[in-house]
Amino acid sequence: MSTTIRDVAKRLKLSITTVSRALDGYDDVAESTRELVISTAREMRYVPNRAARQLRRQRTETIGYILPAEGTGFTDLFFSEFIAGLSDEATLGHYDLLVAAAPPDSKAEKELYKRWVQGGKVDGIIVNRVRLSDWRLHFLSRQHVPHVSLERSLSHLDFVGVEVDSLSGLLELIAYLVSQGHRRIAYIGGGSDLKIDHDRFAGYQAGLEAAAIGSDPVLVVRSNITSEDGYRAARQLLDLANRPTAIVCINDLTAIGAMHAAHERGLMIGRDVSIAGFDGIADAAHTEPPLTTLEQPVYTVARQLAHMLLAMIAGTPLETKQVRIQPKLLIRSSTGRA
Amino acid sequence: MSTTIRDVAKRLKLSITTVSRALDGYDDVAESTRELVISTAREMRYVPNRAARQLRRQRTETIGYILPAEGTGFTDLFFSEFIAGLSDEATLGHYDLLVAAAPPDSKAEKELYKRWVQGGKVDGIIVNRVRLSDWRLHFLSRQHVPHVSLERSLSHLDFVGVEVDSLSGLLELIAYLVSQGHRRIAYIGGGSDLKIDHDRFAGYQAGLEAAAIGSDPVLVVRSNITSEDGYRAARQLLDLANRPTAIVCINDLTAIGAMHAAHERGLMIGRDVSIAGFDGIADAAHTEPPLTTLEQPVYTVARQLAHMLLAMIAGTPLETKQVRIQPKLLIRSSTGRA
DNA sequence: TTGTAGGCGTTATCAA
DNA sequence: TTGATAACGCCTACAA
Repeated sequence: MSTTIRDVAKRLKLSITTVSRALDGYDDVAESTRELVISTAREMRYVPNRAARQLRRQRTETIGYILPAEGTGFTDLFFSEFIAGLSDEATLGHYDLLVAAAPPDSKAEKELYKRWVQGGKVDGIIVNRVRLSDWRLHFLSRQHVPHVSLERSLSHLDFVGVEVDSLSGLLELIAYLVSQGHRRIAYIGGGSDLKIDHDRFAGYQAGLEAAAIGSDPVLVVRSNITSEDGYRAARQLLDLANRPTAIVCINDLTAIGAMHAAHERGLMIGRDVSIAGFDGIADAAHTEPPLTTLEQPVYTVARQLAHMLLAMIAGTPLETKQVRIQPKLLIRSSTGRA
Repeated sequence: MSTTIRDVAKRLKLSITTVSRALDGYDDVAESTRELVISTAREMRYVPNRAARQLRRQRTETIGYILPAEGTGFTDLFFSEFIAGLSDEATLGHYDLLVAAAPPDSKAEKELYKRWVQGGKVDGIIVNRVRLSDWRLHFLSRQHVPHVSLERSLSHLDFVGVEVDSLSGLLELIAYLVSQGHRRIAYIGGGSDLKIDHDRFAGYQAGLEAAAIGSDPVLVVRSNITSEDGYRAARQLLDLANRPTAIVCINDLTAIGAMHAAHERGLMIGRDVSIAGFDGIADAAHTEPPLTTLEQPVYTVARQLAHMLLAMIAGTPLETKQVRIQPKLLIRSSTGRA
């Protein structure tokens, strides 16, 4: 092992108490000894042992995040941005971030939550891809584990976190498409138990309704949230006898797949068919043509979430428990007149 | 806190010793007591406290990975897949994965390594985006911290990990482009201190040499490894009086940006200009046109790395310390005849 | 202003 | 086969 507080104390002929308090910035330590302690500690490369400190303080200084992923082929710029944000904010607060991957609602997911929470491996947890009825949130509430979530579930009352207003975002997007003359607008979504699907689909429907367009179930396709699935769903839509003139996708990844399908059919995107996404990942600016999307500031949101979580853990009262963010409609050339 | 081993022992009127050993599967415990202990523990929802176990065992059951990223906009699909692989393998071995983000070669990066290693926060570390002369590897060696890396640095002798043969991959790619009649081939790279840049650039040069094509420094551009930078670099290349007919990019992300620049110039990719990437991320199959790339099995590599690391930590001798992987050339329509 | 001592929850040594 | 007991390294109430 490395140097312990004992080694430092011994070297200085001080008690470990004094060393500990000098380092932790208590004010009942003589300025001269403090300086001596600090410089010696640095010189000896002393770093407190985390396990010991955790055991004593009953705090882990670690927060956890579980990626909703299964095996290979799972990639989304959203998540790497999200993790970067969480981790940066955690580091700022001298916290660490524990990450794992588990398929949504799987046994593995349950096991992880149990291990982390009951084993005291984390002080708090960040949840995203919330489901309409989400046992994770109830579990965390019941166990009194601090947690924040991106999106709220319907049944979860004491929600703390960030909510992106998908509904009004989609409302705006649909209104824009309608203004461009579109009447046959399709929707490619994810599992209908997902909160984001629920909200975005509701926005889609509300948008159609506002424009007095009847909804056609044939134009709604649901699958997993990957570019591969977007590709397949779009093929299906574009093969319809009466095919849509616009396709709205649950996120950018799906939209990228959908664009591929349109290209394959020889359609000119933005003229023959309009396609839009959601997220505003970096790639979306560089697709051909650049993708119209509803941008949400993923990195900032992640930092905000981590910040709120750390405050909860520290017991600091939060200014705002529920932050609401409006996605920003970025109109690029993947959408145009019908 | 949750139930402790004490609670279980008290309930059963056994000593904590017996409970501990029954649960850990020692064979000097009566079969009947073991069963009793296990069932009671489960019933009481007992999960061992990690901090205590760590302190006693001097092992954290945690491995660490630090993302080479700075703030927003610096992420890559590569990473989410990589993290998923690491985490899956870790979970399999009852390990957890600690993740942080830090700009390469920054003070923050050093701080993190120090905290994790000296504070005993992790048992081992996975390193990627290796630099030619990489203090991280030396630091870890010197501190006797088990570690594996994707790519090896030039100066690091006791390398354990996975190496993707970028050089021969690029050699193959260039040969293919040459066979298509290309003579003016450009290279968009990353920082020249990066091992992957070093290897891929060497492969690029060797490829040119093999075809007896003189290298033109104007055709080599280096920047950060993002789609935004790829976009900018490609603009610069395409504005040359004597512009390249093919552009080889250090990775897919960069290539996606480069394609955007080509589209913007009204060039038909695959005919007017050929573009190729490296990585084989999911999106690359769905670009317009689909991207020719050198595919490496990121998820599998990540699992392999984690597996090797866990073996090192456990002290199990490794069958192979250095795995070499050939990237696979996927020829798609973003490249064609000159 | 500094030091003594007890305990956080486990595991491991040794004795019964 | 089981049980006392001593660490692991740190923090902190209390005493000096």
